[in-house]
Amino acid sequence: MDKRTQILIAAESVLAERGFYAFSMQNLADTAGVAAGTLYRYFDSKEALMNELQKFIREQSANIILAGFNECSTTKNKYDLVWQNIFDYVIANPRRLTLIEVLHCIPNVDQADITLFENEAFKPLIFFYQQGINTKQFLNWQLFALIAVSIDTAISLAKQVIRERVAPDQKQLDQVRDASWNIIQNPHFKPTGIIQ
Amino acid sequence: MDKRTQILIAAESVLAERGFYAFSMQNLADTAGVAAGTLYRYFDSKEALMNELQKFIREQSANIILAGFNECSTTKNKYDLVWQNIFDYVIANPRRLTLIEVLHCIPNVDQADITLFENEAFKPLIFFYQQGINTKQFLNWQLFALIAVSIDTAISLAKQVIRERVAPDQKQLDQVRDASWNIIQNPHFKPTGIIQ
DNA sequence: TAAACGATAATGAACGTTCATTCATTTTAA
DNA sequence: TTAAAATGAATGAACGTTCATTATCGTTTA
Repeated sequence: MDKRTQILIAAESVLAERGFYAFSMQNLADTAGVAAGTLYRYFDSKEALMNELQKFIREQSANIILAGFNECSTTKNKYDLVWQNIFDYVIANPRRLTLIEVLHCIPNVDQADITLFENEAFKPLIFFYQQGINTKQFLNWQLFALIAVSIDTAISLAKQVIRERVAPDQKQLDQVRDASWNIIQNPHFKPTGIIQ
Repeated sequence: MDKRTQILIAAESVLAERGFYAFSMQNLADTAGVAAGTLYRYFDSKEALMNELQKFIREQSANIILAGFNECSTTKNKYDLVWQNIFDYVIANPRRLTLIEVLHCIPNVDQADITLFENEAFKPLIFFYQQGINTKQFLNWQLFALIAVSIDTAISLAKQVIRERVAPDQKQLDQVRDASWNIIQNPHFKPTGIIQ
């Protein structure tokens, strides 16, 4: 593994273990197994490092969440896969969501740049929703409004699980997932006969 | 206003304006209009201050979100009010949600204690959901699973708005809200005739 | 083949700054 | 007059960053 990646991984682990206040470049260097000065060969500053970390995490997240997406045959299969991927991912990486949010709120970071980056990473999912709208299978809402009430429920539910306020079994998970699927369906949709 | 509250309000404003890394006790003291030493009359340490800030914000949030709740006559009215309150609140305080998440992730904080505190603050809302379950008006799901797919959509949507990925008008807002309401309704529910 | 070389990578002590916290002193208010 | 509240300079620790030095390694030279 190249050293840059090694440092980024260490950075996330330090943030997860010690929090945002206790994070220091010296600590990061120790954890990454490099000298403090070495950090500055790969990153201009602490702030720059945080920005790079943000992109790194977002890209990795997108890859994990969309894993297997193109292999799914039907629209519903795709949805089920992504919903479950997101749920599993948030559960498996409980701190990551917060980390993303925090990194997203650091001053002097070009938010638009990050959003652009994220839209690129999640392109297949956005295309999926756009197609659902175009074919009138989904409600004729703005795309991210659809997302907010459907796939985002995987995040909301996972968060509640992490806080130990709910402990759903797989059957309950399927129920929530299907309910979130149904909510965005256009009631007047007539399938064309082609596999949806 | 008592000095303690004055300091907490200043603390949030410093966090919002300068971010988590630039936050310092000296800066807080200046913003609050007190001397640095005064902070330590009201809070044991920086960490303790952050914990208190967390509780302060959560309590205030609950009050705002539940404002007018008891004055609503029907179940749907209550839901609409809270959904809109949450949406408006997130839009009006875009940093606050992140702040809550970050404060929630500071090490050495008793998470269970915070959750307990929050459950107390949001008691009326939790009671509202529990009653919906008991009367079979809502689906027979675990309470926080219901929350994740219904009222949490107000948060999800507001977040998308903040990121400028969607710009809903009131009509669209109503649609989303009603969809999130419908999703948790028990299809076999028979109203008793009493006002719901 | 081995030695010499240059370029790139890595080091960690040192620097100036800023941090959270303390406490002797002063101000406030009853 | 007195106790409580507030002050802000002082403190030592920790911070991000720098840079002279050292190590590494592929290429060239003898």
